[in-house]
Amino acid sequence: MEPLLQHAGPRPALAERLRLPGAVGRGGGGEVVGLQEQARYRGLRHRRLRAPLQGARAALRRGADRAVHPPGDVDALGRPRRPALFGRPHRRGGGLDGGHPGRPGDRDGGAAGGAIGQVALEQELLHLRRHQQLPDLALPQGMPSPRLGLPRPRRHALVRPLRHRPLTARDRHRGLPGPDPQEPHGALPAGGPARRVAVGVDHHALDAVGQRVRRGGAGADLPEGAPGDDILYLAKGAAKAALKGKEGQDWTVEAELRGADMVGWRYRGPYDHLAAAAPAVEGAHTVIAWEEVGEAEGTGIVHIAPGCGAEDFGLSKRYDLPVIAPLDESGIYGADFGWLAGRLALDVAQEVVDDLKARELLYKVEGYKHRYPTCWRCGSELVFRLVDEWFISMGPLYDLPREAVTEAQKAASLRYQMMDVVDAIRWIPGFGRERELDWLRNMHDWMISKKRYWGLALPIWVCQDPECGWFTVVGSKEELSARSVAGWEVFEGHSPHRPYVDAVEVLCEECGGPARRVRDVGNPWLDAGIVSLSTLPADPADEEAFAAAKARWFPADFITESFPGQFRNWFYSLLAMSTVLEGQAPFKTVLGFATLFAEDGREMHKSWGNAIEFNEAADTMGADVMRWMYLAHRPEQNLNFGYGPGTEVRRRFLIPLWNVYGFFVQYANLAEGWTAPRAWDATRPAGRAPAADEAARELDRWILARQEAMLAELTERMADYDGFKATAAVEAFVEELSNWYVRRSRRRFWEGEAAALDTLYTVLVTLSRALAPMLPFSAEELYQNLVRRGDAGAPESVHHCLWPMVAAAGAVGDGVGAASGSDGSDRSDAALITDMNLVLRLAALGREARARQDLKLRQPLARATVAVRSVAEEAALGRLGGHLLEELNVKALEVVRDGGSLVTYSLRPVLPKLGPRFGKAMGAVRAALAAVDAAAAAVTLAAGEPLTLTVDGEAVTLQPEEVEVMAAAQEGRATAEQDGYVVEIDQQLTPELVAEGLARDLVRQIQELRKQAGLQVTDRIALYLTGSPELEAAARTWQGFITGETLATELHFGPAPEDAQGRAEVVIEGQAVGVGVRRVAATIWS
RNA sequence: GGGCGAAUAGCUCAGUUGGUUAGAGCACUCCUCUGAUAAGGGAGAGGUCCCUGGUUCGAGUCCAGGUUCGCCCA
Repeated sequence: MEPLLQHAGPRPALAERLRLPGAVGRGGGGEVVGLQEQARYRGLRHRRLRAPLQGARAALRRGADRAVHPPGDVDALGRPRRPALFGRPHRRGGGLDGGHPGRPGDRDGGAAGGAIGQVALEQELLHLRRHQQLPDLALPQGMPSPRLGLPRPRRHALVRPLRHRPLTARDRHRGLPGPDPQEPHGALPAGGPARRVAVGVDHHALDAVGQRVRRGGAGADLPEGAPGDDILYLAKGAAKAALKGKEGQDWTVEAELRGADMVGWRYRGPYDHLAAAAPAVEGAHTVIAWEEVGEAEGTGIVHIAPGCGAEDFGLSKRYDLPVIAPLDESGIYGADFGWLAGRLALDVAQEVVDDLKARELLYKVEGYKHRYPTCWRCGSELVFRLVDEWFISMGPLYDLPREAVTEAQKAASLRYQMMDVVDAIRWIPGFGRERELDWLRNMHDWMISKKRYWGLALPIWVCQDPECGWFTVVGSKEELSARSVAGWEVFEGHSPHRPYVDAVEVLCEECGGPARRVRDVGNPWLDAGIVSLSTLPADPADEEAFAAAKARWFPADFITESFPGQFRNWFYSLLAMSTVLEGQAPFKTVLGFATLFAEDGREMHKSWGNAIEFNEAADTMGADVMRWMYLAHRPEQNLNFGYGPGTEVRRRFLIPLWNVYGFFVQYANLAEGWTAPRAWDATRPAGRAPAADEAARELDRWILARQEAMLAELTERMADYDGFKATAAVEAFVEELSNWYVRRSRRRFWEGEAAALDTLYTVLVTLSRALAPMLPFSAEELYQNLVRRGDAGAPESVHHCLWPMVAAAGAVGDGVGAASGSDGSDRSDAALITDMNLVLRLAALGREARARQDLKLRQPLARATVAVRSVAEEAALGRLGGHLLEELNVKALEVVRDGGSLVTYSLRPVLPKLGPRFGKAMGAVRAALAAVDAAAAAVTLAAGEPLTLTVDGEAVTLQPEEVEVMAAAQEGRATAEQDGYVVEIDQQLTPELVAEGLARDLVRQIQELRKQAGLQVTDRIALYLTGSPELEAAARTWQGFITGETLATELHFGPAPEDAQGRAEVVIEGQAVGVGVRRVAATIWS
């Protein structure tokens, strides 16, 4: 075993014993010493995919629908498709939680974009060239497109209102009116022509009336087909707003017809001549009814473009409409779009308008304000585009309360299985559970594919014959090897990523043709979601070892992540994977935070100037400060992060802690002969010296007991993942350590008392062990200096030490043995804490009492009278009253049980009791109660007897529990009262007390001067005083006290000499005093 | 458009089954303590409890309607 004390040999020079800690919070930088390395400290997060979704294979499906434009390696113009950059999850973000695959608001994962079946409409990031100032869209092969290869956006799209350019156009009537074909006229959707395959009619018009309007006015006699001879169809309610001119003058209503009558009409489209329009021309230009169309704006008749919008696409499913997808991934029109081919969609709006105008198909153009997604980064508009994606089916949502869902239904629906898993998890804060359940109710199928180049290669192989459509999911490299029919040699030796894995072909089991891997990579949340299994320390192929690892490490006890966004991202993917693969929760507890905002309470945005990058924050405020700020925060509330709150944390907690530490080091280095007890090992008692007097012994015992109580609370709160209460417990303890233990013990440290040094040393070392998980760098700094510097046998780091368990209480607490005068049991510790709390409380009251009458604390007074509430408290003051005496600077303490003579009483009705009893008479009762003699009533009620009042001429009896007796400090007396405790300070001054007060004022001024003069704490001085005869007399009377306190070896009444280090004119009690100090010796320690 | 939540001091937030004079921390002013302390202690100033109406002896709290903001979904 290690020797108990390491410092048995000759002592090193004082200055080498302990390194003085750097000051905290001084100067502009305000850095916490030793914390600069923290920026590089990051939590590790493993999100490797090791088990590729074998169990989920059954759930993976491919829609029956054909992709209109299956993504290939060549785009619509025959150009090679460009791989996108930065698909990897770990490269994204920045910001405060660095290394983090998702950002708040990230709309990745889940069923983004209103996915339906295999074909989905996804908002692609198509930036307008005019916003990007790019010379040309065509880029060399293999280069990432700057527009599509952006790092993943923090927000996929910000939806905000945009003033949209000409969007509403109407076709001029072409052809003769009649049942078939017909040409209704309506709004042309944004984004360009040749996509419209059907026309939706205002649903309300089915029951109301549509109109057939002839332009040209009443009696206009225009030849058919001539400009102006238009027949327009539009909803009745939309006519006035949509039509130009006045009714009867510029247009007339020729007929009204029900919308239902129009359903089924056929019409011709304005771009039917384009090759791409062929599927629509062949019978699809049909009028359908749709609930979503209203007559509040536009014409009440709209074109449907299933290839260009989620809702339109939904209609195409309902009515079996062909889907025309005009744009490639760069937003460029395809080759079969005539003059539009090769053009960027958002560049052509005006030209389309011009084209329609030139062909006399346009009736009117109007501005149209609507909400439209825009790029999160540059603000440019996004367009919708049809893409091919892969989904995992999440199962049906039943129109039933959850508890009514049957087992069979549950077995058929992954979402309900996941809900059960959610219930098995502890969510902190609790609203997380509701959010996740809400998401599970609302989610669509999980879109797992991603149009990127780098990333997890989806292990899906598809038959190359589009008519066949067979596909398979490969479960492992071994399986792929066994099934490959070509390309294995290209892949062999590489990780399963593009491009090598794409070379491998497998055999289609339907038609015998080749099947190739889909070009898509996996959604990054696939990687993130498998973490609970992929990090198990075993190879999944070794079933036995894997099962053993799983039994031990799965599910995880705890995960933590900022809440926003994660319900549909990380939490969701973890839950989905674990539910499918294991049928249980992947973690037992999840702790999240509401939302992280900037200090000003707004979202962090670089462009707003209120964003703080993680490394910058860690460098500037220190990672320990950041940790404490997060820990001390209530997770259900938004956290406003910034340097202001960081400074507050530092001032509130870290600076006082560091100052206690610095105080200890300073006096430990001055204390010749003192050796540190072994305090890091709670299993072995620290051999601490007992204090000489009882008050000091009690104080030492108290702070150790107080720390044990704190540790018990802290341990409990940490186990409960409650950082808010855990940090509160520590903060309260450090405050009492600093403002009571150290404050009350200053003189003992000054005198180098071993008991005090032992005690504070033990407290600090124990504290560093307790703080290690929360303030890893500060705790280590304390530990290295306090422990490792002198004890090579101690663990190398505080992070190797055991948690200071409460079980060690006896070992730490009984160090003073019999000297404590107690049996050291928990009960007496608890009693001591209670007693000291009383002293703390009375000290606060006493200070308040002095302040009430402007009695400076430095002025000694004869007596304090203290009223307490019990015999036990009276006894406690018998033991601990000395602290109160010194703290309140009084000569004597008088303890009484009844504070009645010290206060003024008043009576308050207990309304919750009297209110129901008297009802409307309550007002009169209150008035009557206010009129009675409160002091007399207090005596009556204190005796347990009822009080009788006269209310409106009638006698009313109030029971003691119906009236509350209030006590307040009396005017003109130095009294303070709280909860029945009273402290009164005797204001009587005597010449002796005044002289002593002057002496203390002098000491204070001299000490201040010593500091200002830059003298060392231990420097001895010659003291020079000038002042009134009264002051000189006081100084003579208290000469020993003054010189002792200020380390003066000489006291001269006269002006200070020229070589004095410090000279000052000060005012003490209205009298001018000259003070001078001159150093005469560098140390008093010999 | 639908759902959920919030609105109280300059800021961040408490406020119990309805109860008297609505609190805390920070910031601000003054005072005080201190050879550890940018800490501590005391006092002060600061309020249309979002608005309107209702229930009640009594509403920050309960009810109805509205306003604004946030989150989620569409």
